Amino acid sequence: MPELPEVETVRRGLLGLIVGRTVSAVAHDTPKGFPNASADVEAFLIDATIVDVRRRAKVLLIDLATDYTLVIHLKMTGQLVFRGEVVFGAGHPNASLIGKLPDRSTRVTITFSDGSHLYFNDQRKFGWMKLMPRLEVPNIDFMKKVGPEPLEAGFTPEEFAGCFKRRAKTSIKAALLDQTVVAGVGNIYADESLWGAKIHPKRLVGSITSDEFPRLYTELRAVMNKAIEKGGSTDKNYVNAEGKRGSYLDFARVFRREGQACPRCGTTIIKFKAAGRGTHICPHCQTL
DNA sequence: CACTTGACCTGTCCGC
DNA sequence: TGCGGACAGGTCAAGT
Repeated sequence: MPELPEVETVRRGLLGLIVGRTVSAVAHDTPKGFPNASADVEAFLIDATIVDVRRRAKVLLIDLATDYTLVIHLKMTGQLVFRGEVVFGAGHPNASLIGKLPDRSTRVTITFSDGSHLYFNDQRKFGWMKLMPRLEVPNIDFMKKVGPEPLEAGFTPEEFAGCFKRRAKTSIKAALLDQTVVAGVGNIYADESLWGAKIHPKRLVGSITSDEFPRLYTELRAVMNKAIEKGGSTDKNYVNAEGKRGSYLDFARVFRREGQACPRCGTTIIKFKAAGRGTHICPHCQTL
């Protein structure tokens, strides 16, 4: 479930793996994986050299020297995996860790002039890839509406609290998941940060106190930074640009830990539905 | 406009 | 063992 830390991990990996490489071929399955697919996709990609890999919220932006940008959203099960010339065969010790590509979830294959590949895999086909002029990227509806980057250096607790003003009557969890409030928060880090700040996910935004917002700000940033440090969270599908899993869930306090003891007070963690999502809390630390 | 729900997909797991 | 149904969750469209 790529959220901000997972997408950032992929971005950092790709930066070192694909910048400077030149596209020599591109293959894609259906317009779903490549919504603006046409003859132009090949025409604009082939011979283009990759110059940068950026991220905004959960969206990856691969900049080409041609002033075009590949805009990619991994949604829930998307992967962007680079393969150099070395491919581990079935008998290799790393074969099970790294899996052979392409596989049946591969939707787009980009081949570089040196024979390496970038695979866009997506089991559930919710993700997408688009090619557009770089100058048009900020005009995408999502880009116009999306909230501030929570990990940006100049982002203050006061600004964080201000982001929620519009959403006084909804639950704090729904507001956290709303990309127009703050960018990049998904289900895992919403649950983890609310536990850290000792806030019940169903509390209404309007009831969150001026002491609680800074706590949530601090917890959210700490949780996301730790997740980036651990290479993200792998539940089932997520892998980084080298095809490797992230380990944050080994350090998660409540997410997917229902039935286990709260690491703070020992109370049994419970799971229920909030904001339409599976939600994990410590019923002692987080109350309504 | 604010807010909630359903749709988009497919693989996995659970109960019968 | 097979099979139906619930579930997983990011975002958008459609609904209240």
